[in-house]
Amino acid sequence: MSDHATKASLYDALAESAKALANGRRAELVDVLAQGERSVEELADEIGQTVANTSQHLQRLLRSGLVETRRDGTRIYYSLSSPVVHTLWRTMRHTAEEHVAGLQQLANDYLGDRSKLRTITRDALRARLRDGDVVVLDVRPEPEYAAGHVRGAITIPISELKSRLGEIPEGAEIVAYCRGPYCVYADDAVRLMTRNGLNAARLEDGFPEWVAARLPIEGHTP
Amino acid sequence: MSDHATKASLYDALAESAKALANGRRAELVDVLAQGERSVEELADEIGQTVANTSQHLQRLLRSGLVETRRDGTRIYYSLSSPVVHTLWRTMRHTAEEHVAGLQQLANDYLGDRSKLRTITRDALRARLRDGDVVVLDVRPEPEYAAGHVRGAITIPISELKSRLGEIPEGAEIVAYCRGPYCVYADDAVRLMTRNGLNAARLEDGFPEWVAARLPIEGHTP
DNA sequence: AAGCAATTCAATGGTTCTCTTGAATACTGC
DNA sequence: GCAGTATTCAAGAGAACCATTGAATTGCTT
Repeated sequence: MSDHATKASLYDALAESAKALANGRRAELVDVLAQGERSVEELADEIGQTVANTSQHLQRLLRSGLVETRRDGTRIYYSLSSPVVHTLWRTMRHTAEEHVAGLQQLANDYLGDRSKLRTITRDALRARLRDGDVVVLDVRPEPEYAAGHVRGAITIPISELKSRLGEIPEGAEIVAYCRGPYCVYADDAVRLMTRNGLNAARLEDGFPEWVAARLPIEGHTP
Repeated sequence: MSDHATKASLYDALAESAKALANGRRAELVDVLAQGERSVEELADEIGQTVANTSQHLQRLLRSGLVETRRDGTRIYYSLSSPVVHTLWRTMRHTAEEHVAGLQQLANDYLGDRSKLRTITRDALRARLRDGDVVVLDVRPEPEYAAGHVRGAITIPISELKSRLGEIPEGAEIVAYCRGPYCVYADDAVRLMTRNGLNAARLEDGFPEWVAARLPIEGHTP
């Protein structure tokens, strides 16, 4: 048997999962899909691409087995095939953070200055939750909250936060979270709340990482 | 600021680590480098490519920050930048095993029939080591053994095993290991030893996974 | 300084990716 | 069945990727 060729084919296949994620747009797609299933049009909107292009990226992910589809009437909903896919995305991200030159600068460019935002870790939030003197605020779009959220969290999508500030219980500290460490919703929320005299902090990462850490959640169907 | 463009750049950079591994030859390189540093020529040999081509792949990995170099005289030694890189490779592999269609078939094609080889897990081996009635056999090339090995293991490279079978202590069970789950050295070793009436099994994966699991080792400089 | 070995560079051609555009398909509701 | 919506398909242009080849560079040895 031609050993080199069969070995090459095997390693090509092992690299297939990396190829699937070796594109910024597909990385964005996985990041959004980690919040729950989405239709093609919604995804195209999220990543700022045409529907046709988004469809092609999704089919690339589908061929690699990283996502699945479900048809509902005229719409097709895509979702991650398993938590393993999100783990791969987190590991990729972590590796890039450690080793890819210039990443920090690009993150700053997109996220803006985070130095004035108070940040709280998952573990710290968990400890505060046991004491019960904290309000956890999910600022993602409502469907994502409905698909699953941190146990005890309330929902006010970032788009409505300004007009619904009054709903937030006073006195307690507020911890806002959103999709993940590269999502700006919670940043915006904390800035808005701080300007309005509330005591607000940002969870260091988002709901999918909370799930991955097996911390308590509600309404999640894995 | 053009939000879409900066977000796209950020996610492109996050995908950079996946791009670096999105090639079967580079995956093979990382797999070998997980055993310890290597010169360009040795690596070219391992992956069955020309030196020029191997050099280009290595420089791709270098630009992504996943590997480092060290010069010694006229040779340049490449090594993984950190354990994070090996974690990424393991996660990629795991994702492919779970989701990439046809991988199992390709693995069978390369590895041959493993159904008749007895396999033992890391945890099982660890338990046996505590009892002390097992011989652990490292069948990788000697320099890899020297760079680090399972605590208490003896070294007989697969290329010399046939002529050195006599050195293996009799009576005890033998567990052979090599580079990882897709390395055939331990398979060959177990087949050879079994044919010669020895009681041999294969560790389910290799030395880098043993290190990643923080199990006891010797001679390793991380 | 000259010869040698290890590595990198540069140029080439074939392949694969990525985005765009416009048409085709699949399903719903009337 | 027909119009309308969501998605996919198909074709094409430009860029990036990958293996090959031959030359250039770097550092050691004599």
